[in-house]
Amino acid sequence: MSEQIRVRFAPSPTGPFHIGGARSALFNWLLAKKYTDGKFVLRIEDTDRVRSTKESEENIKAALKWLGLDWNEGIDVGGEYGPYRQTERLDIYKKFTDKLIAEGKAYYCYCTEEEIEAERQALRAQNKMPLYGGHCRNLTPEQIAKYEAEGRKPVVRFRTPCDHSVNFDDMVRGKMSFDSNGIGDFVIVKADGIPVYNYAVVIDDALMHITHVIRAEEHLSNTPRQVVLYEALGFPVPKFGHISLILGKDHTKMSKRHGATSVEQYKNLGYLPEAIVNFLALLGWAPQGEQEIFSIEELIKEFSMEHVAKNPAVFDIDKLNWINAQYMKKIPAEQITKMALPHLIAKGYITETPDDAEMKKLNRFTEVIRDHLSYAAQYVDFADLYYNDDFAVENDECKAVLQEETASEVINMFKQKLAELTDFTAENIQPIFKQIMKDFKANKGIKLGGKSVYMPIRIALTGQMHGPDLAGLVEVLGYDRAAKRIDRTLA
RNA sequence: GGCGCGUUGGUCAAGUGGUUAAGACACCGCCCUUUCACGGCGGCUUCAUGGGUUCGAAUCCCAUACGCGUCACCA
Repeated sequence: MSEQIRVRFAPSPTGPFHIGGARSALFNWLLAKKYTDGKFVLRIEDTDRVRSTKESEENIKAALKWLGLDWNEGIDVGGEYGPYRQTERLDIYKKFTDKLIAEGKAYYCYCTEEEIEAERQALRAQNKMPLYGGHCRNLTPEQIAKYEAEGRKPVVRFRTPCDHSVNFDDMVRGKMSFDSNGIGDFVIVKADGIPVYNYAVVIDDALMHITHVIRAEEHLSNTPRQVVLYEALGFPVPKFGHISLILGKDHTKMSKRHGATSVEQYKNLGYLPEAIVNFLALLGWAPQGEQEIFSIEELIKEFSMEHVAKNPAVFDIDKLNWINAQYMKKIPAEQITKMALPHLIAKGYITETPDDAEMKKLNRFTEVIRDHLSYAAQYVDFADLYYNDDFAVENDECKAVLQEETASEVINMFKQKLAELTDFTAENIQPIFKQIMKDFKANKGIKLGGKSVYMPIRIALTGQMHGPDLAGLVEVLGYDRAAKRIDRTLA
């Protein structure tokens, strides 16, 4: 028996790849990467034929790749335990089902869904657990023949052992113990011959030699069912680790109402994959020290299931934004511009095919505002600063600043000194502010504070009290546009 | 309703019988930059409740409350 760690991520391709799924994938991936011979397997659980789509599968794969979570085995890359798509493994499940039935560990059940539902309702009404009553547990050949003659299509149920304590040691939650009487004879193969999740997952994990199953907490209650199947099938039980759910701000499960929930959405908003990974890792796992920003290599080194939290975590977008901003500082302006481009186009700031000159100016503008951005889509909040010369000064505070005694004179001085500049760069523009202060002192004996200089000019140029570095902004605007803006405000 | 899991500040969280109960985000204030931001410094605010056990409990036990998961021919 080798010590090799084999983990897997096994999503259902039934929708956009959720951020919670990304965290499950990440934890598995990190565990595999910690060990030199660890393997991360990607399996697609598409037994729900109605909801599974090829688009979702592609979306999941693209998202995993974007996040940098590569897989050693699985769909597309193959491996010795394939196929890695459950609907392509039907014959495998069939073999085990036949075996279980032959051994009397499973049986055909001819009850209709209506009958089952009625039974459940009745049990629920008595405040009892809605388990299968076992009507078809011991059918005689005659009864079977009768049902077959009626054209009933049977499901296969697992004959769950009674009065059996199901135990397993959860990596996150510790020792778990369940009573098998609370499980009932559950369906393992549907009437159409497709196995249900709880069954297929056991066979696949066993056959693929998965050693550690890290998944979301919602599967914790399923685990006893799976453990009894492992036992019946004679497979070794892997180690389980049930990580808590990710909640929205209102402490309910993350959903559309909470904003972006899919990895793709975050990608499109201009978040960086490294930042998402960093953030997700910190959600439910705590490193030893006080470090917050981790490279992927550091994460691999530091990560440990022992420090995975039991309690659910609220998805804090502010923290994600902060982490993303940290990563944004390290990338070139061109990359930020590129990520912002689709948003600028969508808002009509630029055409679909900006020329080189425009891109160059835009990149310069990016350098001016980049410190204010947490993620690239926020770029549009600053785009007006650059593209909109016809802004209006609406804020009362701004108007008040412009009413100050020295305001218009300061602004005009600024414009004049700008005009005298031969080399229109931020470097040359910056000293002008001090010049103005000096001039005021010399000519009028008025000592101006920085605020009385910068604010009127800022408002004259942007209509706002807050914003990026003024000298840089003026540089990208160029003299003509800056002068035009000043004239408009003063008019 | 049964079963299961959880509960340290607004949020992420460290903590495993004796700590001034870390740190981060957010918020507020100050400093820096004579603007804005970045950055630096500081503040705010926490052991769900009630009982035990113990010299001593956020830490152990039991109840209660609240939240969540699950009880599918979904995964």
